[in-house]
Amino acid sequence: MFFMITESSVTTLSSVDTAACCVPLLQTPLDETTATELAEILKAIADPVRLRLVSIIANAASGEVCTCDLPGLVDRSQPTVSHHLSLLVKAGIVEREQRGKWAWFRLRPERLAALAGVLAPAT
Amino acid sequence: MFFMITESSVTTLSSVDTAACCVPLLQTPLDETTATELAEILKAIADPVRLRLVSIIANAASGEVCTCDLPGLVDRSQPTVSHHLSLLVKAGIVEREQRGKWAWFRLRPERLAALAGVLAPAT
DNA sequence: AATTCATTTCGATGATGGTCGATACGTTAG
DNA sequence: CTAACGTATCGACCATCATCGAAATGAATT
Repeated sequence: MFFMITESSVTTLSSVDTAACCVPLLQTPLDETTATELAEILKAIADPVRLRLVSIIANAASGEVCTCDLPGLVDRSQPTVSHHLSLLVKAGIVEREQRGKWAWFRLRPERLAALAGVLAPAT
Repeated sequence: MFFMITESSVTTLSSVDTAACCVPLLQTPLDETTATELAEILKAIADPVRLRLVSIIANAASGEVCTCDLPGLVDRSQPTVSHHLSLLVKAGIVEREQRGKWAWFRLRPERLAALAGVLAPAT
């Protein structure tokens, strides 16, 4: 049940992975559908709460964070945090793992790197 | 009148420029205000129309594009395009230059690179 | 200065999104 | 099996946003 990948996340993934290697934003005018796909992923991190969640997960000493701690850390209700986390998972930015009673979240740095690659050619 | 920089763009700029060098997203847990500033800039490109506008401007042979051509290229009304362009300018992603009767837009690649640097350390 | 044309601003509308309380689901412990 | 607890879903509400037509602003030409 680990590393569960949903249908939607796969489709969104592809456009970014392609992007990562070819930097389409600066190389080719995007068509509407490609732009919509890319925008959807960008929207996933274009939110204060989700940015903080990502940064909290990224900075966790163990590399992963238990959901149970997050509502307190970002000062939002449990349903709200759950909602944001599911968006991040759907966008492929974080990974969810059910371990016993708790859910743990890990970052997918390669996905963030891919997104960065879309915005600017390798620095 | 070239390179006009508004108050808001300066404040938003600072957070990203700092970000570009220090990669705070992966180094420090973001506080709410920093996250909000960063999210605002990300939201500026997290839209299909604005992504296409950026990519069109980036791919212009001359490096700049006249507003007059854009409504047709992205299939939106002229006021809508104007709205999106002003958001991009406010976020510091593109630059506006009034030349005679027309307005011309140029990309600010260093700003996109800064954003990319926030998402992932130098690749 | 008056006209013309490009662009922004205004006002309105429909859609999307963040938020939370309540509830349902699923897993573990007893 | 059942109780207890962590997490996701549901329903609702309010805020934000994309969009466009209409009107206002601004620049250049005559």
